[in-house]
Amino acid sequence: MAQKPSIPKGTRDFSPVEVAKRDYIFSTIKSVFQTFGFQSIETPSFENLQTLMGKYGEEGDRLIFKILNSGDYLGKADATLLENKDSQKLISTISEKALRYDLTVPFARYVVQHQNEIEFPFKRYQIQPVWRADRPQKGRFREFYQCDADVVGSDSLWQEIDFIQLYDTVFSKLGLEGVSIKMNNRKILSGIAEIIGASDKLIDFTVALDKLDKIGKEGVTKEMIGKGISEEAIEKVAPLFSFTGTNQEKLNQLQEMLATSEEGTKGVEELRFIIDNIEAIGLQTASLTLDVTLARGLNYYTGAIFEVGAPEGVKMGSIGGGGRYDDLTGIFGLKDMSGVGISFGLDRIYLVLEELNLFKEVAQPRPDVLFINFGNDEALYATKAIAKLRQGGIKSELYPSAAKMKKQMMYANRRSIPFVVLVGEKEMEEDTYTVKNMESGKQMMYKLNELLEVIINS
RNA sequence: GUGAUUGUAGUUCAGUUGGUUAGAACGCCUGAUUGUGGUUCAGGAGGUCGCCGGUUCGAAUCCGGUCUUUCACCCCA
Repeated sequence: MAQKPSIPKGTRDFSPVEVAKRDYIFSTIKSVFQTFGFQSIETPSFENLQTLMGKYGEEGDRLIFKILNSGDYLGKADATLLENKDSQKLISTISEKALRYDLTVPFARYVVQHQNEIEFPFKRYQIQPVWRADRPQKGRFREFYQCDADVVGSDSLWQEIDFIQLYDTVFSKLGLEGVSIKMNNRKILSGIAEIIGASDKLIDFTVALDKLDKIGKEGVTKEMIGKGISEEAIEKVAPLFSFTGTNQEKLNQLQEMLATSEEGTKGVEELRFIIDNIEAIGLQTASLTLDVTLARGLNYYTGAIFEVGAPEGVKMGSIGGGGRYDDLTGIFGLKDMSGVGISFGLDRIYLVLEELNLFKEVAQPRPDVLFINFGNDEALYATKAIAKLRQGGIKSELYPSAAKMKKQMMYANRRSIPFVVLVGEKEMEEDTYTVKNMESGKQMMYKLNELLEVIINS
């Protein structure tokens, strides 16, 4: 045999059963998106490199899959850079396209490009794969699907409230109870940094704070000091390290702490508006928690920040995230277009549902009936019946060749086909069908209309 | 990008201090059974021991590189 084929690191094949389960998640999310008034768009799997570069920070740039130019790309490359083996700078001369890294930036590009055809506020959802040149690990792949919903052209906080309900609805429908929707606000993080006089170190500060539950108070302190934040400043925000109580209690504490920061106070007000209203509306199965250590997507989020954690006890990174970005389209030349959006990590949701055994109701991808093939005359007779069954919505098929009975039965058995229909000379003469129930092993003769009924009622 | 870890039949795994022809279970194929699957029985096929190189009389076994798996860091869905 030739060398065994394989697929690239961090990619996967999906079997029919896996695809059925993924479809179930996709269609659940899709139907909720539509219920909430979103419409679907799609964008190319690859964009101009310039569209993507610089939008995700230095780390993000490194993780973007670049596509080599066609033709003699080295011949056209900058000779000096090539000579010096300067990969970083060489990239822009040998690659001008890249696989999309997420759905948000392509969406921003889309909005700017189609601004004159779009009715604002524009609510779109998008379910497509994205690629990251990351090292794979648990729940982390180099090709995976994102399911995004965003609204641009409205700075109303009711959008945030809508998205929290959307998260709650999707996870409730999937039977995934107890997910925690964590929320923070970029303005609060800015306010805290301002209070401690570390506004210039906002990103370092928040990235360190974000690790609190992972490396603890001491670890965070150490990392902050390492980034050049003074101990005195860290002391000022020490209460954040042991921040407890209800959302309302946390809001009150934050309000006090940030009283002298205009931006921080604005952040508290925004959060309070959202939390108050969600409390008044109520959620089905999810919980909404104010988490001041939450710091994601700081490269473009300006207001609310969301992250969805799997139910307690499931070891899995976030299964969704999102936030508000006041100026995402600004980078493409369209100012004053506030947007807010959320994303579902399909592949991780799949793993969580699998771990919690919540896939029971997904229909197996198999036919309901197999007709045994005894030869061309019988096959013709069977095919006529199959056409009728299919018109009745019954998934049915004929075994394609007159193979040995045992082989045909075995095929039905392995594919878990519940019914087998046998039509030989005898049945053809009597205009009947012998139906075998593969589970019980019992078989009976029926007329065509009875056959349909028996299978439908099974 | 950093640090670990994994790789032997289709699958899950054995394989002694380096030593003849690399094993098992399950799966697969054929038959017992020419119109009846799951159970049973009998027989059979299937391996460049991830790949490349090195050490050795001799390598699945030791060493180096590389790819791959899994995990942690970074970052993130």
